[in-house]
Amino acid sequence: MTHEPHSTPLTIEEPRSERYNPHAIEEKWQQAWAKSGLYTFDEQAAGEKYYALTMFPYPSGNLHIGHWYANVAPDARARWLRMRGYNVLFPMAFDAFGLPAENAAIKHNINPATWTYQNIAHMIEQFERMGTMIDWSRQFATSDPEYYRWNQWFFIEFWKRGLAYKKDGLVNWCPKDQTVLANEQVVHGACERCGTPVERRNLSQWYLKITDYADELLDFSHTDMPEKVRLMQTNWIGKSVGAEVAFDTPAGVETVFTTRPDTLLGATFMVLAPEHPKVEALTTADQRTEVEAYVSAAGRKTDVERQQEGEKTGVFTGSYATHPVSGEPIPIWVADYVLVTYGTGSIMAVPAHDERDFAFAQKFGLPVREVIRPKDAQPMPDVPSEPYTGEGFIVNSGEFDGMAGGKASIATITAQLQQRGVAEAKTTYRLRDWLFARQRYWGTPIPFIHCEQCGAVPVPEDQLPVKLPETVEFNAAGQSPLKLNDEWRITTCPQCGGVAERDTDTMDTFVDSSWYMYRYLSPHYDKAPFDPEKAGLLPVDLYTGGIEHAILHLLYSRFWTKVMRDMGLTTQHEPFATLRNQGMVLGEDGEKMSKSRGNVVDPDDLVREYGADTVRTYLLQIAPWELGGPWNTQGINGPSKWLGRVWALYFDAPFGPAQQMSEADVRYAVHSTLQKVNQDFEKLSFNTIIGALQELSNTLVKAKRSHVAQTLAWEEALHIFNLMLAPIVPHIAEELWHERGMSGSIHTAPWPMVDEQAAVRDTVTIGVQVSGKVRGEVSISKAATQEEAMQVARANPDVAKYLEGKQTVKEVYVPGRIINIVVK
RNA sequence: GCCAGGAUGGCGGAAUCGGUAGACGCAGCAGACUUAAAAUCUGCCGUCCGAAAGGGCGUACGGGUUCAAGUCCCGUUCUUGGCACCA
Repeated sequence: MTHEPHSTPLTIEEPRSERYNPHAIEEKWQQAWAKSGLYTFDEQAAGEKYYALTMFPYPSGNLHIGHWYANVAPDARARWLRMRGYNVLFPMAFDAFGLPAENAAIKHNINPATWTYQNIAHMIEQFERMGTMIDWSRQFATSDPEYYRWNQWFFIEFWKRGLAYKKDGLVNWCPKDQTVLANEQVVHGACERCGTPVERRNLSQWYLKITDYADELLDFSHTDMPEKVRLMQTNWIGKSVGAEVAFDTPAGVETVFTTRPDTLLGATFMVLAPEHPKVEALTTADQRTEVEAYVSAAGRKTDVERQQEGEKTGVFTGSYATHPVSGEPIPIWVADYVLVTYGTGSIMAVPAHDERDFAFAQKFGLPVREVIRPKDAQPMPDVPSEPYTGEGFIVNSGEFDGMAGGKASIATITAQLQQRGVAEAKTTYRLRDWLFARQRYWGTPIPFIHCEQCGAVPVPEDQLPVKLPETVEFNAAGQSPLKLNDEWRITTCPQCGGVAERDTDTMDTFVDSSWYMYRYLSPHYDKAPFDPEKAGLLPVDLYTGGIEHAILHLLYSRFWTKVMRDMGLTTQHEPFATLRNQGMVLGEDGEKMSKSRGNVVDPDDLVREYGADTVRTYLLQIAPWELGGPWNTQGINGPSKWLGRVWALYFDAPFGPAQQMSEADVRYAVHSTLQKVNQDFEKLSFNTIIGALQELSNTLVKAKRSHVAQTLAWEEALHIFNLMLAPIVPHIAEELWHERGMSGSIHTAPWPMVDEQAAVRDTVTIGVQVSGKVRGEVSISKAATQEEAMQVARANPDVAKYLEGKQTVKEVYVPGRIINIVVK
């Protein structure tokens, strides 16, 4: 492909004398873009659709540097795609429900809605200063009644399908936030939001049946997610294949779950969780005082306290279970190392082959019975010093003796036990159902009405949304204002018309982010969550955000999409075709930015000082985007100075010593850079794009001082460089574009084509090694034969002196890469 | 403890398939311009020996494979993230 001369003048005829001043151009272009609707997405427009989405922010009131980091790179990439002819949807909204609004309401005596919508208005202004191509016409807040009415609609639909249910049970309770929490929101036994240790309470709560989808959520074949995220989700779901084994006890049959049915004969005692329902019935009169004391003490402890205890604790119930194979009696204990929430809440303890059971047996002097022995090993002593958890052969197990233990035999042994009716193959998950209700105000009201006659009755669809009351009062005890608001709470039953009560709980705010990517397709559609006619925009092609959402938000939204698919709302199996995570910008001290550490960098200040284009460039350059790294106050000088040099390249007279450069040199620099920039945008390798563009501008500064500056190659270079700047630094690129006499916006201009011929060089400089050490370099045609290459290499004086008097053992020639002459 | 990732100059980082390690940038040093400073421009900038030319060493550490290793293999140390009594 050859370079076509342009008809319009590409150089600036009357150079501007002033220096690069971002403040003189950025606001001007932002206003012009907004006014012309440059970034308004039109699904009718030409080009293949591309849906690029960045995780939407919570409207805290201030965009911090992390928001910039999360948005600038996807914005640059979306701009690049757009210039390449894609019809790119790049929207933004606000994840507006949540506790901070209530806390602000209590602290500053302001209505949560007022606080939220003020913050949103301010943050949109801040976003605009960033110079993004976000289509603000699609913006919404999840606290808009027209949004959350669909949360309510979904909830009722889920309920109709048996996926939403209310159940009594032990739940996580955060005493500070005064609400229950989902398992996913408890981190190391503490509230994910405020860090307060979580208490356990027995409450009746709404749940969503995410466990129905556990197996499907383990299947990532329809989505491209980073290995790390897949692993975290897989571990979270925690699938364990094993068996349930039935033991007779004085209180009836007790079934335990085990992943090691091959060690069944090694079970020397049974352990129940303190909350297990059979504990009371199994406790003998002798043991009652001790057991009751233990159980109530365990109940008072938080999970954190339980885990912090180094030593195992427990107490004997006084009862014995009958081993289903040996028929021997084994003692039944109660201990808090067994969790009531996992499996059946009881275990068969095999101390010989399990660390935890071993520790327990040792502390309480319980017998240890070896049933797995490594090949050619001596029998385990009666009082072993440690359990054996490795592979081996089954021993002391009657008919099973001699079989290989472990994974190999589990299926066989389970089948045999099943035949005898003592066991059953069983798969257990760590994943729990999603505890969905919250005892808070600023969220989606659960659309149910509780009637003494009819029970829980859904609010009829034509009465949705159930709106939050606008006037609210918060009391100091932190109780939900909905509970205290009789006017709102008391209503009539839709079924019998009698006096009834609204559900005063609101939904977990993770509901909002579970399906918002569908709402962007038709943000004001009022007949369904989204307009089915817009389904062609799905799925999200690239979703980006922080790794901190690897489990919570991503798992919930995957679940939601699968339910939507089963409801017939979408044909997608997954919400996101591709997911990528950016790293985090840290403070200069390498620590997470926080007000208390005093290491916060404020993007508004940076924009005031350097301009948005400089901040954008620096954030892209600072580190590989998926990694992130510490801020460096001096580092931002780099891009600031660079854009000054770019400006001078277009406007200033050449300065400095004259250079020898050919048109081919310049065209090679331009087209090979273009090629690299394309590849790196594809890979999301933004930092190397900046490097490549800076390298090119260095070359162009030199080219300007050579005769090339009078040629068409130079015109082309300035043109392509201008276009390549556009996705990264949209303001200065637009200014240069117009100064160069081009019409329209650069952001709708077509991305340049790579001239493949120009992007490669036939003559390259390659290193010459003698016995693996680089001794010189030669300039040689890529097409040179081995003989030609060797001849040139040997002729090089730096190389020749190492060859003198030596015998050549081997010659290696990799065209365009290396020559290696091995001598002895 | 288990699982996954990482370790390259003073600093952030670059290096398609194993093929001239340190691109690009920051900081630093020297010089030009300036009465001076800032800004800008030019040059130097891994380390050791050397006046230089040049050479030795060098990608956490110890081995190995290969004509050739930052890159592949084995082991070790440190480090980041996730999970953490999940039977």
